[in-house]
Amino acid sequence: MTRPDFLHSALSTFCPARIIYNSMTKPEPIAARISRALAERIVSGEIAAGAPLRQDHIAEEFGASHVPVREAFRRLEAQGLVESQPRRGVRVAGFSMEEVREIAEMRSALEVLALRNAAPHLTSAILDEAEDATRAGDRARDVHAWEEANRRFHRLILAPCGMPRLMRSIDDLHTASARFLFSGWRAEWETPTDRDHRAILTALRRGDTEAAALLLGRHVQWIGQKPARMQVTRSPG
Amino acid sequence: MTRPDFLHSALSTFCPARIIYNSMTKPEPIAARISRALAERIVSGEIAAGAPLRQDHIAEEFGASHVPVREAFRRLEAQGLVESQPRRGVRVAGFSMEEVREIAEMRSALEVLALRNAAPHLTSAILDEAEDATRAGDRARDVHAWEEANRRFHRLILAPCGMPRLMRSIDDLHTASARFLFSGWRAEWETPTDRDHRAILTALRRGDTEAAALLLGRHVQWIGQKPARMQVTRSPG
DNA sequence: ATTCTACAATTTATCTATAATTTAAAAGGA
DNA sequence: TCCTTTTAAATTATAGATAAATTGTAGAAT
Repeated sequence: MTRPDFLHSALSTFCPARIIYNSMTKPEPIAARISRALAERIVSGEIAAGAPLRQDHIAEEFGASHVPVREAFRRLEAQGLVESQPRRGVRVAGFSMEEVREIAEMRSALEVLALRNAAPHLTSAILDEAEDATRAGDRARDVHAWEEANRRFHRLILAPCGMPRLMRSIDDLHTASARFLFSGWRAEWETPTDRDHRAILTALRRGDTEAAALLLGRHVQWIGQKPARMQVTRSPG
Repeated sequence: MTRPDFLHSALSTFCPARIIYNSMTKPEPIAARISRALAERIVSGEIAAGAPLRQDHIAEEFGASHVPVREAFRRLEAQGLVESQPRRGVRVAGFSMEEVREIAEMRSALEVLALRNAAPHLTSAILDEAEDATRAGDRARDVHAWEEANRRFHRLILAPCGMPRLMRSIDDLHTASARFLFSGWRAEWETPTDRDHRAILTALRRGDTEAAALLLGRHVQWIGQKPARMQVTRSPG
């Protein structure tokens, strides 16, 4: 697998996978790329809540025109990550404690529904993979890694429900949750060994869907509360 | 609505007049108008499932350019009313029986959650208005009128939950439900006197939130099933 | 001095025109 | 008839221009 030398720097800095991906399979529209990039920045806290997003600046930054930027804005608006006021532009959506609780309760309701429908289609292979994800979460050394593992766990046991619209909603809620998670925990991070995940898995293994659903429902709501407490009690400054 | 010329500068600069100006002639972006108009057509069945939506045609029809049309597409996509394939345009989303069941179950889960949070804030005035809506539904002579009354009922008893994101999701699901309702019933329409609504209201009046939530959950899922049976057993042609 | 007004700068929202890319369709050859 | 090539059409995107609205600022009036 030899590569011409003059390509090396470009390939290592500009993500070779995308070049290959673009030329071989399907080209991702610029609007989608912009919306994903902005979503990542908002979730990670790189752009603060309430900050205005100015279309021309973003267009220039991505080397695009304002048209795909506006499309990206509409998508982010639907995801609840930005708020748009006619003629006044879009700002990063703020999130209060109420909103966090709201998101946690929605997740609880929808994930329980998804799990009830997924349970009949869960295989032991899937459950093993979910246990892997749990272990990965326990090993995680920062919030980002933990969030990724956590989302993988939830996705694994819920996706077999075969309800695409539901899964899309849950995904959006996970994104919103992650935003709160990152904002609350910031630097100090101690891995919480995830007993809930393990309890859910054992319930699923013995075929007790109702118990698993109950545990999942409480688990998700607890996630919504824990960062809240930490944000309140964290050291000032 | 003609305005004296000499008021023009004052209207555009002075504050109180501007509020009147804004509230009278809404400066609704064209993109929003297009997306609402298209949503209405899709829900009413005027545009069939699977039909392609070509941006230039729509732009021409609304006397607009393709830019706001594309923005409208993104919003409709997020609502689940259209599906977009890169470089191949958007088509009206199809809906199978599975999807209808999915929407009904999501509505059931989310509306129960909303009701539990709304219950403490429900006043007898609100419940009276909800009963009005139920009566309006019983008097309805076509699906459209019934759907409007039904949606008003649900909105009335759920909106006091004070969870805007949840309400937005429920609203989108109502829209999707309505689409199915209109497609199933078409011409023949006999008003079903809504016992469920009345049972929910009496439960709420005596403060039994749990009973009301249980009834609402079943009610919503039943709505999802009834048109399904009708669609199967309706006369061919 | 504070408030109001007039003016300028910024930004959104939109249109027109055009180029590039890609899918869909039509035409032609084995 | 089936496969390949060409052609047409549609989407995706750019660029520049314009109108309208918000915001910021500086001067004027009370």
